[in-house]
Amino acid sequence: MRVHQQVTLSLEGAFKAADLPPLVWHDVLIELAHAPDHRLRPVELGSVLQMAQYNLSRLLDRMVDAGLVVRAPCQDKRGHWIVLTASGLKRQKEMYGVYVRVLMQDMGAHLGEDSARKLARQLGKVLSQPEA
Amino acid sequence: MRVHQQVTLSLEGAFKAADLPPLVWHDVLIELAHAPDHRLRPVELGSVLQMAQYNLSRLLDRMVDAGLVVRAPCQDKRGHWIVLTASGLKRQKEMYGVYVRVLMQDMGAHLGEDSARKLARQLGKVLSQPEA
DNA sequence: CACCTGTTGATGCACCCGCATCAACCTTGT
DNA sequence: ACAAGGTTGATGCGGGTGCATCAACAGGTG
Repeated sequence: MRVHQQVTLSLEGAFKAADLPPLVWHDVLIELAHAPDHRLRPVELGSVLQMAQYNLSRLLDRMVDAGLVVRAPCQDKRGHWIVLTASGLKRQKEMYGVYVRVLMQDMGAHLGEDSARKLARQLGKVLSQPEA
Repeated sequence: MRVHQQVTLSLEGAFKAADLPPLVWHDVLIELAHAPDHRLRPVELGSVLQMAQYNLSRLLDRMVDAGLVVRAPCQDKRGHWIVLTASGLKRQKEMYGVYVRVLMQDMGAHLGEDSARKLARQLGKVLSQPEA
């Protein structure tokens, strides 16, 4: 928990310093960037990110306002597609750069290549929903 | 991060189900329980818990309202002592029980004794502020 | 078709967090 | 003693989170 807090604070600080949105925005953006046609349903995002539905709904509102994603109609008329825009993809790459840099500094500097791999494997054993 | 979220959600859920306050309350309570005379200055709590000052201030307000701690005057008249009450200590023990039970279920079930120890050691290497 | 159930997503409300700021007090130097 | 600077803690305000609830739609059954 302490490690998580430390890394999280460092990441959020770096994003803020670079005038970028918070970490959750990156989680959403990267999922969309990896999705076919750069689009996903809110419910899919929610299940992947393990994120509360009402919370995601309002986060997407903000991201639409910021022009990073758009809502588009889809077959199931209850919902819609969340589609990554060009500036959304650009923002995702900016954030990913900061993300990698911070993790390298904060974790990579303290762990060797194989230590990191072992750590990831140990942590993976605890996940109820196996990693992608 | 996924492990942290999973465990955190599980813990908060267990606390809520047992009609207990959130996890941060336990962090404060256990620090007080281990402190000499069951009392600490807010600034000490803040530095141990790596918690923002304004945030801690209001958390303590709520804990005072709940009767788990009291504010008592101290030499340095800028601040005061935060003193654990009897019902605060009782609550801490209740929360600790749930805490241990959940961690055993969520992590202990997936890791052997030595795996857990290795994991803790690897994680410890990343901490900028070495553990107590 | 009409109906019932389950799913998807949005929203009002209360609460919590982050930021900036302030008041009160300690400490140090002169 | 006094002024200047640092430390400790509280608070107004905007924004984010959790809970409960609701509207809209899908899918299956009589």
